Amino acid sequence: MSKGRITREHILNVAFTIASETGLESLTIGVLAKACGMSKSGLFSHFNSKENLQVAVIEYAGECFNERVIVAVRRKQHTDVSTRLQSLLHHWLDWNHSFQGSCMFMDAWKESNSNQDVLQQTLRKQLHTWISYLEIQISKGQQSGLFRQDLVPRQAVFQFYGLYLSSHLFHSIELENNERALFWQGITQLYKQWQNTDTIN
Amino acid sequence: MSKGRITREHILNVAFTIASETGLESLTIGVLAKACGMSKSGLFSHFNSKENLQVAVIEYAGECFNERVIVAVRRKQHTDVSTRLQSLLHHWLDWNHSFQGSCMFMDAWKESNSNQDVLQQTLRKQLHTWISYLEIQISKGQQSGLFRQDLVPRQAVFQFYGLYLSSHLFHSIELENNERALFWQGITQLYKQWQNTDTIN
DNA sequence: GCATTAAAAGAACGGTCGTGCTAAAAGTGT
DNA sequence: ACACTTTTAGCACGACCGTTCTTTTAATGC
Repeated sequence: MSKGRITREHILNVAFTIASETGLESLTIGVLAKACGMSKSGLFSHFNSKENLQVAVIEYAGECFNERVIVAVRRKQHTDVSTRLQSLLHHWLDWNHSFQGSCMFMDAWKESNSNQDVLQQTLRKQLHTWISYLEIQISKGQQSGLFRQDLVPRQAVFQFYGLYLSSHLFHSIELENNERALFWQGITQLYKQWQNTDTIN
Repeated sequence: MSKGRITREHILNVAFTIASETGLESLTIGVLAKACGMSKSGLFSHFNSKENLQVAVIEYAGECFNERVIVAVRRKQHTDVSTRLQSLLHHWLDWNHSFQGSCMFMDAWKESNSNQDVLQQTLRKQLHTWISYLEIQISKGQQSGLFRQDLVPRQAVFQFYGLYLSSHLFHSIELENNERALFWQGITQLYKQWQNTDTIN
């Protein structure tokens, strides 16, 4: 790997850390350059625009998410859908809480203004991917007889995401210090409702 | 009312509109001054700092919220708790969608960085107030026999907020154009679970 | 080891930010 | 109508933003 690629990777790594701690907004080129121990222009030449940098960062974050959540769960080789789904939710929440109670994607989500914004599009794509993945997991749950047949996967993901966002919110406004309990309580209630009642084996 | 107060109110009104459309971030003093047709320094002297302006804006937004949601519902003088709660949720959602699919408070929520930030504190206070209000409504639902006794109000609000945030998210990433349907579907499911099973009158 | 290419630094730019200071222009009470 | 207070404008400041240029330094291929 060329020197350029190495430092580029290093920059993204640092950028990801900074954005995790203080938000994407605060990720200015000057700050990032200082954190990397290099000059503004030296850093800049790797991306040629602020927007490219931002896109690169959230793509980097996407890879991290994939690694820490999806791949991490896959490696566990859970046999049944139920525990795999549970594990997935666990890692999802952990991802959330690795950023002092904030999820980077949710942070970035409403940050960009215009809809034709490249950054916003990239972010949207990431979210779509994740949501689709969750939907598929729900579908598998249906096929395996775990969930009732008339459950709409998207509706289910909608509710999952709601609990996720709520735990995110309740944590950050310091209203609850046991928001995880509320999250799991909510999940339990959802499960109860989604349970397949055809085969009460 | 003195001239000063009048223009101050006008400024806040314009600021609220701008923040609704393009977010609190974009609400810079220069932009706001131009929108109000006055000079930067002239406007500035009303608040003496950016932070004071921001705080004033979200307090103004809080009053709007109160007016459009809480007071608006109270005026309808619903007799039973169930429809009042329903009406409350409706107005809540409408508030949300009055900002091209974004809720100002949720916008502002993660915007400020430090926790001792005055802005963040103000915002937190507003959210606490609203959440408490919702909790009380749930409690009243319990007292009137609508909801089961072992329902924990905070847990219920947690789930309400989840659906609210989800509809917010799903709308803004343009994954769903009928996120309201998903919201109400979620509410219906929650109600089913919370229903009092003691007195099936 | 040297020529070539890639990477980094340096300095400067126009712009906008929030914020003072001072002077002019209104508004206000009598 | 006049003195006084409040409100507004004008101007300048230092700081930081993203970006462009030129020059120096370092890595790379032969």
